[in-house]
Amino acid sequence: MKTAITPTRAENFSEWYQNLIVAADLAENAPVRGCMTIKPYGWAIWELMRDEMDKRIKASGVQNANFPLLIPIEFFNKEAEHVAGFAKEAAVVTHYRLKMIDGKLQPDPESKLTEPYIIRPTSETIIGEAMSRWVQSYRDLPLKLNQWVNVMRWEMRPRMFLRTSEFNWQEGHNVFATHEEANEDARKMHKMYGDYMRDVLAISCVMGEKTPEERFAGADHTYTVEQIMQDGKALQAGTSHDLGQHFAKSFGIQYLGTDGKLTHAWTTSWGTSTRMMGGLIMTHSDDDGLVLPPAVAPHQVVIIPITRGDENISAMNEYIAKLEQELRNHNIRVLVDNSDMRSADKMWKWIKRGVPLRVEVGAREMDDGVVTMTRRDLGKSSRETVAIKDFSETVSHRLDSMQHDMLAAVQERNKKMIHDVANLDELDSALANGEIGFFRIKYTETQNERFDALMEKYKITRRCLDDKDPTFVFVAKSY
RNA sequence: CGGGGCGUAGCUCAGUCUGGUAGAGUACUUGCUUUGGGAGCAAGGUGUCGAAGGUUCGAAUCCUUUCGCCCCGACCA
Repeated sequence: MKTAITPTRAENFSEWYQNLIVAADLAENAPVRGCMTIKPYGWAIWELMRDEMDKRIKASGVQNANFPLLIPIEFFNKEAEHVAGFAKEAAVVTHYRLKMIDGKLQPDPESKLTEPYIIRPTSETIIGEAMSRWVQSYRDLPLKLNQWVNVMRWEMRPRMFLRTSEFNWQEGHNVFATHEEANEDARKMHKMYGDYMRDVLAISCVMGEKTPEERFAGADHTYTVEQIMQDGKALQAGTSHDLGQHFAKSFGIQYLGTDGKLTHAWTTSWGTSTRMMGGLIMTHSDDDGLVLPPAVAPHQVVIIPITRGDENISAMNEYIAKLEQELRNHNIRVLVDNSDMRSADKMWKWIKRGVPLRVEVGAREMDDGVVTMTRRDLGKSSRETVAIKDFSETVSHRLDSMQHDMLAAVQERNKKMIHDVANLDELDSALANGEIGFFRIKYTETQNERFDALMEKYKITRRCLDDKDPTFVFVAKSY
């Protein structure tokens, strides 16, 4: 059978992924190294993801703000571990003016900045500086801020959505009076991310704390949401950090307590990015293209008129317009594809773009007062005839079921992707046999040189400790 | 930054070894016939051959320099 995307997942997973992004019209490589242009359809998905996340962030008492893109180099220098973590991938702004020299436009040597700026790879430092002024009294705490911005990390090996030099994200930064509150907050946002992935993206994740080896630069504790892709590799989709007093001390974030003493505060930071879209794609899609959970589908329903040129077009338009309006009235995102294309081409177009429900309306349907409807996740076998009197109700049901079934399918697959191993012998032989997925093993089993050798040999890493029993660690290959 | 590869039509690439003045497929436009899971025929437009310099009567092709990109590592949301 012919598939819309070649190669298939089985043939070459990463090439399938790249080609799907192009076929679904989500994004393309930009003429800037390591950067991508997110196209309107891809951005529409991101906006839905973002809006839902933003709602949840605000519901947890966080306010949005916006800090500068450029960070003075000395800010960066204040937190030693942080510098070590990001110095290797910083884009630096050194001049403020261009000049035509020898017929070529280039930075004017005269305009060299005495203090260069770094394009933010993350904003702990510049937000820390502001917090040091905004936090004076225990009454100013907790202070909870978030921003939706783009950041830049000069990545060595970019891949669309998964790792681009510039990416869009939200970064939350909270300050508390006590360590207990800060740690609780980091865990709370961690849980919020897990709930979001499950309820909105229909992805169940492996949740847990990063081991010290994998922790964020400058954090005491890092909590991560790890997704399992169809090829068994891990994707870190959201992290939440308990930063202890590292940044509070580096930036002088102090408050005067009820006891009259000046005390350093405790901070957290937490983020999710457009990488989630990569996870969404690699989790749900198939060899015919994208499959979107209804919650983040720009068009939940596409209505395709089937015309042969001999039917009454205006009657059909009227028939379809009613259906369209009915769905709109029920807040269902619907698109009528009246474009001048052959109907078979339209169908493939929307299959590739992952529209949850395709509705076909032709002369046959009009005569019978019905529509033909097909679910994207189940394909042709789910094709059904729906009477128009039950239309919006059936559509709502199918969308709900699809959202639910997609999650169930991922949960089912994840079960098969997570393997318990008792020791390094078992881990070694499982990997040698080409088993893919996550391996759950006692953390103490990994504290030795033999495990280091296995990491090297199979390109695996510790993903996180198991939230349900932190003496166990999940090990996997990752993106 | 190490190891490999590639820059030629919107896209994918052939042509380079052996120098002779630009090709294919696809996409696009138009027309006719088609149309319920990717249609067929016909006609049509498309290039500073990555850039600069050199050799030559003549360079996509040979030489030198340079820029950029992709893949595999090290790094990461």
